[in-house]
Amino acid sequence: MTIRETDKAYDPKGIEEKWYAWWQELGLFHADPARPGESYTIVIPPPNVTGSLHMGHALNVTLQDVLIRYHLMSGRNALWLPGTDHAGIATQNVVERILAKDGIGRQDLGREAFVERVWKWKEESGGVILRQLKRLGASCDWARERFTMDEGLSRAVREAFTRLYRKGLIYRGRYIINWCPRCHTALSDLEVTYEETRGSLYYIRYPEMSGGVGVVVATTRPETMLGDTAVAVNPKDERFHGSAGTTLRLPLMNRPIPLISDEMVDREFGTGAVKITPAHDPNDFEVARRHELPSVRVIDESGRMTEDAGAFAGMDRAACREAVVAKLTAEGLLEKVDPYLHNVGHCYRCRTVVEPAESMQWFVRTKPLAEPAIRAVRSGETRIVPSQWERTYFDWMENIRDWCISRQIWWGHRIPAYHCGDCGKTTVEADTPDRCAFCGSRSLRQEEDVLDTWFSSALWPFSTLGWPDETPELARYYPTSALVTGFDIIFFWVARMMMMGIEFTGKAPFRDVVIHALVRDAKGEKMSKTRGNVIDPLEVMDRYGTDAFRFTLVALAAQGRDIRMSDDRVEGYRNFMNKIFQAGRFVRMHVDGETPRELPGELSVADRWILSRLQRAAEGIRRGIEDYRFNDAGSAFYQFTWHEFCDWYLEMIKPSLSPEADPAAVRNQRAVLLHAFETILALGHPFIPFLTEEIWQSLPGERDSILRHRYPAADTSMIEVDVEHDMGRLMEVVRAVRNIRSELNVPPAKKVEVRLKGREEELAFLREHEEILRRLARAEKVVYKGPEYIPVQDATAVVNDIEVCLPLAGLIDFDQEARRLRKEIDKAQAEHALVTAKLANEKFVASAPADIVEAHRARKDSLEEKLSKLSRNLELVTRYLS
RNA sequence: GGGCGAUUAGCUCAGAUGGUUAGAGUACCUGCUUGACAUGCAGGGGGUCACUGGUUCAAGUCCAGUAUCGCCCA
Repeated sequence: MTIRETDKAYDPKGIEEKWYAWWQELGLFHADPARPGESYTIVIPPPNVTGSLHMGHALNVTLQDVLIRYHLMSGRNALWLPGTDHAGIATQNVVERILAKDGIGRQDLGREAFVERVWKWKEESGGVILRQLKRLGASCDWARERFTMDEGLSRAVREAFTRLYRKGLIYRGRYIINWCPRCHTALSDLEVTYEETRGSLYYIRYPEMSGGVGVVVATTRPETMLGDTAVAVNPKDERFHGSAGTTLRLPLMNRPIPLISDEMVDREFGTGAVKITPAHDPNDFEVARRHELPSVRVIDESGRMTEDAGAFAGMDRAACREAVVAKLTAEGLLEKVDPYLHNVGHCYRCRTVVEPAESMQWFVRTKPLAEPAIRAVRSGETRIVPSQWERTYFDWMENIRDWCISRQIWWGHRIPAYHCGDCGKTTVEADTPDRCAFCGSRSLRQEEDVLDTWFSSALWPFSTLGWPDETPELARYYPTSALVTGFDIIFFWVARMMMMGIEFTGKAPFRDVVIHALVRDAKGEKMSKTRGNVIDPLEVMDRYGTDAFRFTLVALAAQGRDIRMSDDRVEGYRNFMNKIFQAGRFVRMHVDGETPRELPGELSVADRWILSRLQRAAEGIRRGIEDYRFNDAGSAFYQFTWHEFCDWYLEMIKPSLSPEADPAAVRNQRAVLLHAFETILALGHPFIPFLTEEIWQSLPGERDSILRHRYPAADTSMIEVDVEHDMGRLMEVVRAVRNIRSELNVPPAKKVEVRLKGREEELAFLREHEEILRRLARAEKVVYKGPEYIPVQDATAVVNDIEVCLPLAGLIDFDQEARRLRKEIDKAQAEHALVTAKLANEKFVASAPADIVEAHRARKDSLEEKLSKLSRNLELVTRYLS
């Protein structure tokens, strides 16, 4: 037996590792394409190899694990493919920082040695997060773990690159890209985050070469003026009518530049005249192309001023800004400086201000790839859940811009392009060519740049399954069933996988894309290291157990809403774990190896009731999971397990489990108890795998892992509406008695007599199951009274057509009872007024569906009945008022 | 500037396709060592569903607008 019977409360310590190891030993997570069953596939969003588990991963992984375990138990051939992403810039940064501690720069090592050093780091310290995923219980097929830089995936990258290049979907050229002067690389548009920054708008006068006053331009970046090659105004701007063509003198550099006119200029901005710096601004770059202006690069790759910056050469760009402003002021050319709030792009990896710069880069031509990706979602081949995200997807896809995929770093997939030393042409080959495809020369030099990490991630759903080879895995598990991810990488990742998946396999990579929310702190703020409000999932698991933590995430994972994580919530669900554990102890006390695990032929009314409710719970949970409404599934499980099974059912059946009960009945009762509880455990397994396995294994009988147990499907033939209705009424009567007892301060231990007044046919069910009622209401005896009974000196309540009377002569406080009855009457009257008003409305009666109208009528009748009984009883009580 | 989302009990949130009395959890109040469980049991109080107008027999739910907050894109 695995559970120490002396434990009072559930303590998850120790048991989680044990079961995880066992599951792996049994190979439960290993997917075999040869095995039968409809396939169900999820590829994990590969975390950065440098990463460690945060709340976002925890939520993401928990939801996927729920899906995988549910589908495994449902008989599917389920594969959850794990792995990590080489995170080019981030990983390179990590290793560079380590080297820097010893005063070593990567240039000192050279490319080859540096890359070797990164691999070494990866082997030693990378993938911490994968161990943490195991801690969470992730049922990944670890035998299939992949890494975006491993041999197979690297081959896929080269193959994909080559195919795209040959189709003309990859090209190389000089364009303005975002450059991070700290990471020393180009970035894609997505890798730049804009932050609102307080800056200044500088108004600088550019005099005419001929000595005229010239024009004043406004700029937020005065240092770039050193690279200006024109000033532009809008042709429709009357203020500058006829001035185009004038030659201006670029201050500080004193070189002549033309005043040109171009539609692009925003007349509202600044003075209406803008400086044109083709090498450092994307718009200016376009203008320069149209007007055939030269381009002067004044800021270098490290953010320092180049030789072309004249007197400012060698200065840092920030220092240069100050120097330029000072010099302009001295020359009297700085007209004014206004405070200005604007968005400044920062590198998403290191937060350095990015520098738009013209350079030679590789790009993916995205438009042709985006079109089929849009169609796949429009046609429903891929569904985005919740569907509101479709719009975000479409907006981005429809306005997509070419994707800069080259990076000037060392850690990554080196671009499979080879430049010829003789003819200068570029050969692109997946397998290293030994001669130039154009001139046959052997003088080939491989491209220095590596690819954007997201390029390899974009291939993840099929490269991990063996593409470009036609493997059994690819045939069996692709396209995948669901992709579960956060909205923050819809563009970075989801959109690109859609494009590449369709391009290379002809099929969209996912049936469903499930977008979940962000995990925030208790105050609703985004967790961040700088804010210092990060809650460490590992610490939460240490304190409350993994299951409690997982269940919290599931319970809070409502579609389209962020999750606020707090200890209070986890504690609440920790208590729920303990509740299940205690129920397990109870079950274990009453069942043994002899207890049949099948349902007996004869069922008590309590059994029929709980089994009926159980089918509904199972259906609710199934629907919740299938519709990705995880919180609905979680609360259906919680509600049923705690409030129906534990609170009512277990209390109802205690007598029929006692040694005094008939042995045959006890045997039957045990069987139903065991069956129902096993079903609960199986239903809960996808959410709380450790606890359910722990209890499962502690129950009598030979047991395989609960994960191999069939997921319970609702058996609608066991749903009995009549039994639910009758039991519902019995429970109402119990509540009524408890309410009276509590409100009138009858000591809980005090046994009372309960009188039930009503017509015989209404009382029959209660009479038949009086034992349940007596026990739950703590009644000494139950007496049945006909409609003629007058409850003098009784406390009373009305349940449908039955009056519940507690003869409390000598005990009863009549003032209190009168107050209690008045409260009931007020409530009933308020509702009666509403219902009556509705029924009085002819249009309602005429146009509402018949069943609705009928329900209102019935409600009105029963309220009137209730009111008359309550009023009469109030009258009776009033006689005794002091 | 464009778009998306949110606003429901003290707090955190559920409330497909409009339809009887708007639900949980938590917190709060009262009573209880009930032989599974005080990480518990029983009972209770607490809501002008942000605001204004509209559609409808009927609106928390649909439409329009306003306010506040948050996010994305430019």
